[in-house]
Parts: sequence; C-alpha cells; structure tokens
Amino acid sequence: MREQGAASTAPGRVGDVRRRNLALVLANIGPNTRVTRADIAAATGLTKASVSSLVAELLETGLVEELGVTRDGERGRPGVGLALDARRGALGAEINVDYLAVGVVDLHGTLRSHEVAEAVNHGRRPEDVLAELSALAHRCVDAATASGLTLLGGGLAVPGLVDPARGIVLTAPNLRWHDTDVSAVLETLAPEVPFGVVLSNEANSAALAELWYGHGAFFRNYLFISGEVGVGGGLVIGSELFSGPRGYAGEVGHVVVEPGGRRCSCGGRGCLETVAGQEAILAAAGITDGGSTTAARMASLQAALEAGDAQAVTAVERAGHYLGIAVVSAARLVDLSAVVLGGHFAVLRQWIGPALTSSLDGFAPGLVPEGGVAFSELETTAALRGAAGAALRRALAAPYELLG
Amino acid sequence: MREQGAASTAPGRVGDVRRRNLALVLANIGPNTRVTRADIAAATGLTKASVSSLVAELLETGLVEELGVTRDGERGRPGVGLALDARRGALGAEINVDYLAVGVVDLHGTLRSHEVAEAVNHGRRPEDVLAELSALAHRCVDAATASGLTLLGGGLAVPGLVDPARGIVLTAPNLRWHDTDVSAVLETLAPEVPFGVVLSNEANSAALAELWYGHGAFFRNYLFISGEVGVGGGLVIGSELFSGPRGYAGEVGHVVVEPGGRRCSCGGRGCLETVAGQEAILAAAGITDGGSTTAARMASLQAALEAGDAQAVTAVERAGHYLGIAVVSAARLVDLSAVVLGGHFAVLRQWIGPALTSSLDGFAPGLVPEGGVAFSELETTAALRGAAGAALRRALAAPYELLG
DNA sequence: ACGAATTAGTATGTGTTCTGAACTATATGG
DNA sequence: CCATATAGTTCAGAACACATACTAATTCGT
Repeated sequence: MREQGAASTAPGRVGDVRRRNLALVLANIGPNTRVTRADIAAATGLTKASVSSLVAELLETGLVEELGVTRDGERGRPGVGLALDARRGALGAEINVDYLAVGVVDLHGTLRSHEVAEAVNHGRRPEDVLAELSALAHRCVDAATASGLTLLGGGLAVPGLVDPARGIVLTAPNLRWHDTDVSAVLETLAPEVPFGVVLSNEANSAALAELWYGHGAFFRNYLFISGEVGVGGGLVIGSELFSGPRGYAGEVGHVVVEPGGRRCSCGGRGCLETVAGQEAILAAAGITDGGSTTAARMASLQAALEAGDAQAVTAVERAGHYLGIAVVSAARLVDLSAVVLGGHFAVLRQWIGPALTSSLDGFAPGLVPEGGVAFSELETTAALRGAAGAALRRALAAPYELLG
Repeated sequence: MREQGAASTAPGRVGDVRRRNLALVLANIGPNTRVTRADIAAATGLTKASVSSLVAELLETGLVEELGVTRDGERGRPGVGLALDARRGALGAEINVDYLAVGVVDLHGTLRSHEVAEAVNHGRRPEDVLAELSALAHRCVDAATASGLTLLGGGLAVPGLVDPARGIVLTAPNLRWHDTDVSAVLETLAPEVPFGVVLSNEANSAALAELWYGHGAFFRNYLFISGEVGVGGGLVIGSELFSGPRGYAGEVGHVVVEPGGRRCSCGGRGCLETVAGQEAILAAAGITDGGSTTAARMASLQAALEAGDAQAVTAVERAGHYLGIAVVSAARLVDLSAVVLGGHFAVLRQWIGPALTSSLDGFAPGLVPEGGVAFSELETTAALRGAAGAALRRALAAPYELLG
C-alpha cells in the first residue's frame, strides 16, 4: 500500500530558488498574452534583473519565444512580447471500451493532429489493442512533427486503476485487464521525450482536460464524473487534480447511492455504477439487444429519448436522481460546489440535467448553486487532451529539466 | 465564496531556503528523541556545517533545548542531544453543546493543565458562554505559566462552520449561533502570543488531535467522525488536515446515507446526522425523556445498552450501519482506508463497532481492511488538544517568526 | 596506558542566486 | 530636440548551502 504525502525530507538548496522562480516566471507567460519582462517583474515581485536572467534561460529551453517589440501606443520604450512556443507539444492517447483515441496538443492548447478509431476492446488481447494504438499514435506524431512540432512528453489514459510509477494497469474491469504491464508501449508511443509518457486513469485525465481546455476557466474546484461503460470520476481542487494518498481518489462510481440496491461488480452494493453506468441505464430503458455493442445500444437509447419513449426517459432521469446523491456526498466531504459531467452524461444532458438539478435540490438545497452543474464539450478528446496536458504541465512545472 | 488554492505568486528568495531548512531541521527534533546535529545531517541530507548553523538559530527561538552529551556507548565523540523544549506550549479551548473545555499542551504533547465544565450551551447567550470560557482559560494559563511555561499560541474549537481569518462563527446550529464574532475573545484568551489564537471547527480539531496525540502514529490517512449532538468530521490526508477550497471539507454528517429518509435540519434529506446524531439514536432507542439534557439521556442510553435493552441495541446498530455507508462513500471519493470514531461513537464502541464493520463488509468488501476502524480515546480533550496542537504546529512550521 | 580509529561539531573559502542601484535603450509629447 | 517615461542590462553586495579541512571527545586494541 504505497502512500504519498511523507514529510519532505529534501533539504532546500540555493539552486531551488532558481528552479522555483523559473517555473513562476513561466506560469506568467501564456499562449498568446504577449507579456513583457517588465509585466512579469510587476506580477511576481521579482526584480527586472532577475526576470531578465530567468527569461533568458526559459528561451533556451524552447518553451518560450520572443514575439518582437510590442507597440501599445504608450510612452516609454516598448517591451518585447513573450509567449509559450506553439512548436512544443505532447502526445495524448486513450484506450476505452468502445474506441481508441490519439492526439497531439501544443503549448497553445491547440489539437494539432487527432485520430479516433472505433473498436471493441472488451476482452480483446492487450497486445492487439496496444499494437493498434501504436499505429494510430505514430500517424499522429508524424503529422505533428512534419508541421514543425517537437514532443515534450505524453500520456496514456485507460478506464481503470493504474500504477503510474511502474506503468501497470492494475485493473480495468470493463476491458478485462488485470496487472497488465504497458510500460514498454509507453516508451514506444513517443520515444525519448524529455518528460516521458505517463499512464493515467481516464476519468482523472478527462477531469484535467476540463480544467485546462474546458470549464476550468470558470471552475477551480469541482467533481468531474465520466460516464462510460463504467462511471469514473476526478476531483479537481484548487485547479489541481486531487488523487488521494494512493492515487485512487475520485472513484465516484462506487459511492453508495442506493443502500438497498443491487450488487456491484466491485463486490459492494448500491454503487452509483449499478444505477448510472451505461449497462444499467440501458437495462432500465429496456434496450436489451444482446447482439449489438454497448455503444450501438447507447445510440438506440438516444433515438428512443428523442422519440419521447417514456421508459427511456424514466431510466435516464433515475440515473440523474442517483447522480445527485453522489454529488451531494462528494460536495459535503470535499467542500465542492460544482460538477462537470462527461461521457454519456454529457450526451444525455438535456434529459439528465433537470433530474440531477432536482435531485440536488431535494438532498441538499443550496449546496450546488445555479450554474454549478456543467457538461463537458470535449467528447472523445477529453481524456487524450488531459493526458497530453498533464505532460505539458510537467514541462511547465520543471523547465530546468530542459537545460544543461 | 472565498476559495483557497490560488497559484503562489510569491517569488522564491535566497532567504526562503533558510526558512525551509529551519523548519526541516526542527521537524527532525522530537520531544524526547535526543537527536544530535550529526543525526539530523544524516536524516536531512544537509551538511553538518549547515545543521550546526541552523540548530544555533533554533536554540535562540527557545523551541529547542540542548540536553547535554549523549552517552550511547559507541565509538567516537558523543553528540549533544537536542529536544523540543517542554517549557513552550499552547492553549486549547472548546465550546461544545454540553460542556466547555480548556487546556494547555506543551511541545512534548503533555497536557499541563486542564479544566472541563459541564454547561448547557444550546441557545445560551454567546457573551455568557465566552465569559465563562475566559475564566476557565485564565485559570489554566495561570497554572501553566506558574510552572514555567511560555505560551506560543492557542486555538478555540466550536461545533460549527467558522471563518478563521475573521474570527467569526458562521453557523453553529446546535448552539444556535449565527455570524457570531468571537475575534475579541480570541485575543483575550492568550494575549500577545506570537502565533495568535485561531478559531476552528470542533471535528477538524479532534481529527488533528487524533493525528498528533492519538492514532496518528498508525494512520496517516483517515476520516475522523465526531459524534456529538451533531455529526462532524475531519479528513486527514498525508498527515495533514484536508479542509477543502473554502474550509468546509469533512462534513460527513450531511452525506446522504438514506435516500428515502427524513428531512434534516440542513434542509436536505437522508443525511447521516438524521440517523446517527445523538437525538436520532435516542429517539430510535425510545429514550425520549424531554425534560433532561441530551447528555443525561445519552447516559441513560448507555445504561440501557449495558442492561441489554434490545431497542437500544438495535438503535445503535442502525447508526453503525449508516456510518458504514458514509465511510464507504468517503473512502471511495478520497481514497482512504481507515476511520477513527470519536465522541459518542467512541463511547458506544462495543455496540457500534461490529455493526459498522459488517456494514463496511456489505457495501465495499476489502475497502477498509482489518484494523482500519479505530476509536478515539481522547474523550473531551480531543478538540482542545487539536486546537492547541495546531498552534504548536504553526510555531514548528515557522520558527523564524521567533527570531529578530 | 597510550595511540589509532571513529564520530561530533566548527571554521573557512567557493559558487549560486537574488537584490538594488546605476546605466543603456527606445519610445511619446510638447 | 529635449524632457519624460518605460524596458531591459550590468555589476557590486549579501545570504546561504556546500566542500574541505580542521578541532574535540570518545572507544578499542594492544
């Protein structure tokens, strides 16, 4: 039971100050903001001299570029604009039950290349899945590098519990993977990138994508709930992913919402997943065509909802009701006041939204204010963007790693 | 809606290194450990020269004292033992519904003086409560200073939501306090102490007391549940209190555990407090003597339990069952594997323990392992110790504040 | 009993990095 | 064209950890 959070025993050295200030200055340089050295000095409290020296080093890393003299029409010598260099990016990849997705995101947040392939990965041999993923990734990376992009790192998101340090998928029930070592593939996806390729949980990555490329502009603290075949989640607190002592935090799919309810695949009872997972909703809606894939049946569900099918509507509203219970519990425990719904919950937003809102009102009036419920618009790129974004953040947090 | 967690915009300065290392060295000095400078150098990675210089400054602060030459029988020059100086301490105080408690805790963790006064504070005028508390506190502080102790700071814990920055009790339903300004009293409790007197939530403080003076030696990550008239909670993650973006985290009393259940005073429905709070348990046990206080009726409950009264036993077991649901949800969301129960839950441990364990087994087998359920032994000193301990930790984390 | 070995702690010079003040560079406005 | 304002650089000085060399105090072996 590896647990993080030990007292930092690392001594502070004089050089740490520079590392911290490099990251601090970099955090003040945005994609298109054209900030000047003087702006940064004013914003950070560092002297102009220090900022100049720090910026010089950041330019060396390639993460930052000078945009030439700004002409803002004011008096005095104009400054030189600085911005993150869009020629640096990271690879993001996702293995999910229904599809594979790969993309390259640059430091401006632009998705530079992107591929999604439908697939039926439930029970498929990991090596076959990983081989297909590799092929997709190489096409994406080649397209991006051809346009002048250099990769800094990457990330792979999977729908399950992972050990990022060892590159192992501990368990992904909906893929039927257990203790699957993917560390070799991680290296081949983006070879020899300075910040490596890191394994992550799909819902956690999607939560981060929402932070950086979605509703994060408005929400700095929220619970992200990812509706896929299973129900995953990610907690964002203070604009950072809260992953818990062992990295398993946010598992909202197995919060108890119906104490008298059904057994769950996790061995427990009354879990959210047993009433709001795709299979549960489909069963309640009476869409039980065993022959077709879950994805195809979800399409049937949507058709039924649009046709006004009462059983389908009730099934989805029931899911919304139970989502509300889980959200209330999470909000109480972790002090949150916003939720972002992704995956099939985002697809079903017009039916599930009102049910969720009324559930929240019933179980904890005022806890989640007006506007505190949002739906993701990132669709199948969410996890991939989050995984790539995490790699970019690793670079932005430790630019000194790129210096001699 | 004040939220913490903004990007730290403070620049790193050369002096920060020293501040960090002072705290680091201090963190390696325990109450009775008799560590030497050489031990600290080995543990921290700092050089002996740096440790010597840092220790010299720590001695100046008065937080640390030299114990004279250690004689450990090994070869070589013996080192000089260092320990936290027990002549420094902090005041802790608690206002609860049934009682007032005050104490002084020194840097060795010893409760140097201590007073508990039964009181019926529900609906009592805040100024009367605070006046009685002040009198108790002055007696305690006088006793402690008479024995040569110097106060570094203090803390006051109340059963409700607080704004520590402004010294205001936002809402304490079981006291009937709302927006009560106690900042003036905070200053008079322990005047002119270097680290101030800070307001906190009772359950959060008790959770910290458990960490520092209770089960914290075994658990670094747990949910503390405080059973008082209401049900409060505190999350400890990585040996630190997790207080959430606005400071309201850990409110396990209002997690939804019985979706079809009763209305709660918070306006919601099915909250844990409606089935495991003292009034709820007493009602279910049929102990409804309206004339006597809650505390007196809790004593009757205990007598009934010891007599084997079936209704009483069932009532408590029912509370344990619902506690299990809340614990499972918390453990899933925040990735915890231990719980510590305090307040009336600790008093009722022999009846509530088995029910809780079996509830956990039913709703999430394996989530909370054998030994992951513990009961507090700090009784009415828990919150007071936590509040005092927090003040001591503030001093230990920022020893440079005591230097010129 | 006495020197060798071992460990604790101190003194001193060096390198890193921030700060502050002086300086250069480049614009606007009358 | 010069006063003024703002951007950015240069350089001396201070703080601090480090490496190395030193002194101090003890045990072990003979």
